Amino acid sequence: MKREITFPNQPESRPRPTIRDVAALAGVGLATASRALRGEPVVSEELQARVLRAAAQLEYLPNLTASSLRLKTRETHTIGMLLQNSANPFSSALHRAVGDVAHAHGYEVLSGSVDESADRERRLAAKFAARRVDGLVIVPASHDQSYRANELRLGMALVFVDRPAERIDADAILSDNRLGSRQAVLRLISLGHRRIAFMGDDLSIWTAQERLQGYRDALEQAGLVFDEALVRHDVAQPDVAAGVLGELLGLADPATAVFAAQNLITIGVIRGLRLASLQHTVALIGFDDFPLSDLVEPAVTVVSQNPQRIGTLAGEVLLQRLEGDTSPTQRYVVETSFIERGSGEIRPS
Amino acid sequence: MKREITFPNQPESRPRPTIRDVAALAGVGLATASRALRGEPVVSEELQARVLRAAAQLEYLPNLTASSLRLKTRETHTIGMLLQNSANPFSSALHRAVGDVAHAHGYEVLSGSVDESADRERRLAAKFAARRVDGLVIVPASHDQSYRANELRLGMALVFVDRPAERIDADAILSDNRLGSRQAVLRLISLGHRRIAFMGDDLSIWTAQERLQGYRDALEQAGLVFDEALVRHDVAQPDVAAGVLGELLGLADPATAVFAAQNLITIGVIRGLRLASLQHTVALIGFDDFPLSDLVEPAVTVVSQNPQRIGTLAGEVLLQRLEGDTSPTQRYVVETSFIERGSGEIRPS
DNA sequence: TTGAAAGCGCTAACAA
DNA sequence: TTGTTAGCGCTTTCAA
Repeated sequence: MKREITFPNQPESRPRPTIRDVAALAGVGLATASRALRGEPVVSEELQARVLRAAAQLEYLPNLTASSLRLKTRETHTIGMLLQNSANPFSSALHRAVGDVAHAHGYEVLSGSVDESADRERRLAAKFAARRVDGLVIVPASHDQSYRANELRLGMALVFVDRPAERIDADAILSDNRLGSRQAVLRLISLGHRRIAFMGDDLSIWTAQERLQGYRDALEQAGLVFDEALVRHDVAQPDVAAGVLGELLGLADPATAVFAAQNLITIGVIRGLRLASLQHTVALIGFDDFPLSDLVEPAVTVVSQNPQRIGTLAGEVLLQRLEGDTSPTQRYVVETSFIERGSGEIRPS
Repeated sequence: MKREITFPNQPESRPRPTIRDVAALAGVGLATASRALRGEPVVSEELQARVLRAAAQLEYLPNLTASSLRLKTRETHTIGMLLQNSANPFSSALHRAVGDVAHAHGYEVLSGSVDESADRERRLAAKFAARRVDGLVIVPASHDQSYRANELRLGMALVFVDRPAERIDADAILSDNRLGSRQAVLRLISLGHRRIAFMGDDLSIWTAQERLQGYRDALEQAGLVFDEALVRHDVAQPDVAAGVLGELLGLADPATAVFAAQNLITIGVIRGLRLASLQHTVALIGFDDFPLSDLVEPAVTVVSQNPQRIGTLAGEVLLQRLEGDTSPTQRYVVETSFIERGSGEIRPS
């Protein structure tokens, strides 16, 4: 490996050049330098050139914190993003998409993980507000965001993602959890399944409720009875899912199919079915796709969400609000798609 | 769904309360309010209480951009993070780990994706510098970071991750790419393989070079000749990998094992082997683990990196620098681990 | 221990 | 078109 070290690491004490230094070197007034640097059309070509040359020579970098402080609108061109867990693929796709939209509009994005804790959510939102972010994209963990009402009233735009705002009026971008789930369960029913297990996330999470509702919708539509014994919540820990699966398959009248209402649960179920060598016997449909779902045996049938689309939409809606759109808030619903790969097409034995 | 809308979306024109308002309401001077809010020990208990009460009553939120502007050190308590692609699991694990360390120390993190473009890297770095981030964690795409020498000299701390700094002196946190690769290939050799293909990323990427070097080390150590025909670069597009795999298996003296030097390549190879029904015939070891690698058939043997550890270390090193550590820069090497799952233990037929 | 005043780097109002 | 001046919200002298 090359080892040519060209620049020393020692911090130099020379202060950064300011716009005053640029103005002085260019031999113009402070305001002219500012206008020239921002490309305001009023300033003459000659002075503009002189200012830019001086700035380049000094390696001048404008101080955006100072600028935003003085700006009429006081905007920072920064947005905040509150994620549940930035290491999870759904979140990171969201983050990437929002970031791309933001950068394209000259905004930067601060982000943090909240891990389903309403308390961390509130604290992080306050920190972002203290940094005067112009807007917030938030996957809410709490069930009452009215604590943020004050920030909202004071001009911080809010867009909710994946889960709706509660007790506050704001835009939201959501998947069609209920419809996607209903369709998946109807598919299982059409194959002859009558004992379909539902394994879901903690019911305090809005999407978990919606997906359960979709499951119930399907049963009702097909005239099947809802059996509590087939329904289990809060099994998103991979090891928990496998254990619970065992119980569901061990019932007197056991499940012949499983609807796993979250991707970590789906993965837990796959592991459990493998262990029992039942992966070709028990049908499985998962909500939310995941990488390599097509490479396991059998490949996994899923209701696929579109985090990329959701994130892009969230970014666009937020930026429209920041650019002054004051139309009534809206709820955008992004369709899911049903991807048949094999595990969901197994008939009851 | 509940629809109780409690707070209107209309932005209110009332300006945010400032520290002056707090001081006035508490009946103290501006400086006293500032000291009280920051918990400086000099201020009397009574005044402190009065100030805090006033702040609470006004729902006062300090303006951190204004504060950092005036601060002696001018620090923003913000760090920037330059990732290649924040939607990739390695990057997002890194991001999460750095974020956790930063938050624990009262810092926020700005981040952006650079997609292996040196130009985007330079532009984003400049934007972060303009926001006066205190430090930067960077997965470099470029091969010359001396353009940032000026920022560095002016006090912005830099920590490189996954790939070393070039033409500039800075801390770096790296995986032991070379050793991990050597061990993997030696393992294949020990099973009797003599024709081992190397499929790697673009050679302009430092890690790709290192992993190739590890492959060569292993051959040399075992006294095998290096055959150019078995080595292919820049196959990180999933569909490309499958095609290239076909060529390698179609040689007059074909490969009996594949070392896939990046996780997207590994996945492409798995797809290709599947298609040709050779997944139980041709051995495969991948560099970098990925979710569900244990659930495909056969389960995939990998050299596993530790992005969580790397990210945590990067955050800690950066924060130490920010807290004044001026010791010589260092290169930290994080061990890889070898995880045997089946695909790498196939003997040549 | 407190407060008045200066000033961080910038943009906006005002004057020339 | 340009320059001078005020002041964004805060922290830090400096003097009381």
